[in-house]
Amino acid sequence: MTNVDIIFSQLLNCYIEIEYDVKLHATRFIRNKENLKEKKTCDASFELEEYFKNGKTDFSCDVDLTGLSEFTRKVLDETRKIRYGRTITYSDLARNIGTKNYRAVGRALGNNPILIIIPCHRVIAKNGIGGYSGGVDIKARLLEFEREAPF
DNA sequence: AGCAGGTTTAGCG
DNA sequence: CGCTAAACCTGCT
Repeated sequence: MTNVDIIFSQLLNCYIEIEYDVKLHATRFIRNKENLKEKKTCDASFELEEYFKNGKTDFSCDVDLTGLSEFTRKVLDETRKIRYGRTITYSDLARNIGTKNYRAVGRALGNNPILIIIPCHRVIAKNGIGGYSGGVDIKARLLEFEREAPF
């Protein structure tokens, strides 16, 4: 059975929905919705809250990546290693996992079901910010937050 | 098979 | 500089 938590992020001014059972399945942004009821039961919810509140740098929750291709999992794995406040380009990430294919990397990241916890917002283009499945404005916010947060 | 993608780089004005 | 165009490889029809 799968459960759904909901937390509110002041920074992003939107709710975040967290889907999980024993492992974490997905996180989604919910924009333009007022007055949702927050519900925090799983670790990921508390960790996310800590992230927004105190700049928590790493997440311990177990993520479920079944259903994704091996290549995609490799990309997401590598993405998880990017430390708080750091960024890397699509092509560098590609090189780290032993391929030249930066476009495929972008494609794989677009498939990331678990935003923020798998920090695909830290992967940027060489000349510019690149894209983000949750919306580039959110990506920009997150990057700025990690760069300037006074923790 | 074909096509588009969260890119990149070179080449030209 | 800014724009266009071709190339890289993966995953969805």
